Amino acid sequence: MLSKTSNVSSAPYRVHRERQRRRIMTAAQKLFDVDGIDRVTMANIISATGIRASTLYEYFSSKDEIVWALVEELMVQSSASIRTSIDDATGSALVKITALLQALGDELVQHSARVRFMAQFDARYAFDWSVERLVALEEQIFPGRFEELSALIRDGIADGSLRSDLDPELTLHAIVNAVIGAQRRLASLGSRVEKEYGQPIELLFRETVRILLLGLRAT
Amino acid sequence: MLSKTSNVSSAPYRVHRERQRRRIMTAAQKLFDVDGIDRVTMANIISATGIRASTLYEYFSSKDEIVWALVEELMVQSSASIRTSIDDATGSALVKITALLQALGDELVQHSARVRFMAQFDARYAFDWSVERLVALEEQIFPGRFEELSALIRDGIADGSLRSDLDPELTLHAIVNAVIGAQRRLASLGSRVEKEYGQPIELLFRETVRILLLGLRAT
Amino acid sequence: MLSKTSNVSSAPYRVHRERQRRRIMTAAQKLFDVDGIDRVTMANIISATGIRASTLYEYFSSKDEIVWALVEELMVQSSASIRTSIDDATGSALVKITALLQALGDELVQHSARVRFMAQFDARYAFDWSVERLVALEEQIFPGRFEELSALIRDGIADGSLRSDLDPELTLHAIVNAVIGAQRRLASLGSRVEKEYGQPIELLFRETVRILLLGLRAT
Amino acid sequence: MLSKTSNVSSAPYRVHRERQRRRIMTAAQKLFDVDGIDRVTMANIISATGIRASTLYEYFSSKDEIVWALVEELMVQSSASIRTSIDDATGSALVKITALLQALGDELVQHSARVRFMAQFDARYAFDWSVERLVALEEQIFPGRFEELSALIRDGIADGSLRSDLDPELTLHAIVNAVIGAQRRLASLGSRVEKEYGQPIELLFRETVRILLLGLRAT
DNA sequence: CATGAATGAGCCTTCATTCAT
DNA sequence: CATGAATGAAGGCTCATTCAT
Repeated sequence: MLSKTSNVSSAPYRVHRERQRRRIMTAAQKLFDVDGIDRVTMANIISATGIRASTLYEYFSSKDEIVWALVEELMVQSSASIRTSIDDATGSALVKITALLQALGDELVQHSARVRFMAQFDARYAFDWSVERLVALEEQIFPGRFEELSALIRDGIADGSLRSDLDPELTLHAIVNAVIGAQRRLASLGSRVEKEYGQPIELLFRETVRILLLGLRAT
Repeated sequence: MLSKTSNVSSAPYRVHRERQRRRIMTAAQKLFDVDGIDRVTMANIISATGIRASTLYEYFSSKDEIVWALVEELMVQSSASIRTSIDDATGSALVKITALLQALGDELVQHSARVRFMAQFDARYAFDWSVERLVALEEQIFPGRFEELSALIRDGIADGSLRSDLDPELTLHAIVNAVIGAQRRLASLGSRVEKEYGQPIELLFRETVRILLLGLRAT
Repeated sequence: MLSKTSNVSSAPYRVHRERQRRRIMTAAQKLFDVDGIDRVTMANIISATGIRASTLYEYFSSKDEIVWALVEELMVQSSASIRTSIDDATGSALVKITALLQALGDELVQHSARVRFMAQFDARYAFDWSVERLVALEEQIFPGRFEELSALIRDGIADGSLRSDLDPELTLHAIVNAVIGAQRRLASLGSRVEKEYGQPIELLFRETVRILLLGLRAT
Repeated sequence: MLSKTSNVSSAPYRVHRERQRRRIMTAAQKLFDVDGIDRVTMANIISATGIRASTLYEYFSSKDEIVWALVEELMVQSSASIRTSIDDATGSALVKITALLQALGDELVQHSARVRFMAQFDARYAFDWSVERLVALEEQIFPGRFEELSALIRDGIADGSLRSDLDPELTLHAIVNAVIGAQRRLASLGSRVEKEYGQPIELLFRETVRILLLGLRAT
């Protein structure tokens, strides 16, 4: 009927499509953050966006796809700002590692919703077979990140800023895992942890980082 | 008028009841571990136990109640063995803290299902209003645990085994949070993390603990 | 085991049984009045009495049997006091009819729970096949009541207190049906009717009776 | 942004939707009439309509909603025909009141299912909190009905067709309540009452009305 | 006579998703 | 490209009642 065939998708269409996607993702993220991914239904998202169910399926073929789209977006943002922090830090390897861990702290404070979402994602996908998909995504967003961490340790031993008995293939991976674990736990349990520990989560996180750095530093 | 506590009800009944509860809890735990709490349905549990649906509801009034019963049980076990580790450790406060963190490592290795379950529980209940219930449960199982942690830091500063610039109200809470975060993350993501980091999770955990202890220790 | 064989049921046992029945009936009636017969479950009654389910079934073989036992009891009470009112009234047939209708008004005011229960019973059993059972019960409690009503009309025409164009087989039945209908409606809808009509239900009922009596009276 | 009122949705859709609703309501009403609202399950309605469960829920979100839709419909019909009867009656207030009460009799005879349904509704909702909803519905369907009844009494006293000692705020409300009570009782208990009283319900009802009117009329 | 345990038969929804228009 | 309608497949839970002890 229309003169243009559908797959030409001239600019205006593309812009429209992009706007719709955003709308869906924004609405979904808000709901996920409040109620948890598992407790949010497609119906919730649909009524939050005002888009009809069948229309939504033109953009995302399932709830999982919405989740993955958000994961990608948030991982890109996250890795970009961490990237920047590390690159901006000049000096010894210890300085760079400090920048890395502090960037995770900043993220916790300034983008707690993002961290909470990633915590949920981890928990949810611990039971899915999507491992490959996630690994591929990470590799695409942040290629070579593991080698880079190992290199940091090696550099630090070389430049004398780190203890000499650290294992380049192990230590920083261990640290990063712990810091991310701490970060996500604090973000998820948030006020609950604050109530239990009687300390604001930011302080708890900064103290963790301080002790770790003291442990890494050459004596 | 009526002795409401007719729970004198002759031992055999009680024993039977307890056996049934166990059967249900064991079956549920196994399913939760494989598929994740949220993806396990009452129907799954029912067919796994061989008990009829309506019978099961005589024991647990909802899936949540099964979850809570497991949480209680696992927390009791966990706190008992950590308790023992700390009490068995003799020497400076640092020795005790070392024992505490290593106990968490042992738990990760020897009872990874337990840790995985607790990780799921944390994730799930981040969105529920059960905060009070959990806090009450923790207080019942491990009363005064927070004061105890603060005291350990104070003792360590006094006995010269810990750095003198630590904050008794903050440091150990921060450490414990991070270690539990690391522990649960490693347990949940398990093989996935191993694949990514190329290191067995036990080593990653032990290295985390090592660095933290180095950071705490007096120089 | 016990020396006495069961069906001798010596006095103490009988007394006990009777007390238990009462307890059940009282608890059930209270629940029925608050929540409505249909919305009360056996489980509710059981927990309200404190008697175990299986024990309760020793007394009543179903919820319906409890209902019927209450119906019988309330009908006996009701018919007794109406009986008394009529018999106490001396004078013309109109005086006796007046007493009858006023007795129904007194019941509405003084025993509204009883009336509400009967209203529920009517509604519920409009769909059951228990017609015969009810008719038999009524016949047993109040034998010959219909002939008696017809006779009242006849007497009233004879003694000049009633209009002469009334039909002995019809009029009083019609009146009684209407008055019971009004009585039960007022009892069931209670405060709702008061709010709508802006008049207390007692006044509404008394006015109905007044008009009916004016309509019956000889001019 | 989005025209929420996309209910322009082309006539055919609307027509279809309306037909489906009717189908459901008709089937439900038939079942309610035979078995009683409380004994009819969603499953019954579903298999009676031939519509799938999940489809039905697109039209009515619960059994209650079906009931309310029927109530509204029947109240509209009922009030319309009573309205007409009163308006068609010309003459004294007594003539109008006569028309009103006879209209209720006609309804009993010609639409006994409708009356039975309303009787059930009254009984059921005596225990629900829906009072406000019902009052709102009545006010919407028949606004100012109470003032109108009072006015009728006042007019009748003025035009000499009614006794002068009637209370405009009370009498007709009392009469209407009694007549509706009688009407619904006769409709519900139907054949049972006929068997007991040995008279067709129509005659019983007409006699009630006759006596009431005699009681109202000026002497 | 009392009791704890067991249970079959239902019940009312909810949800992600597909399809014809 | 958008939309209304439809739906298969579960899902969680309740209830009256029966038995073995």
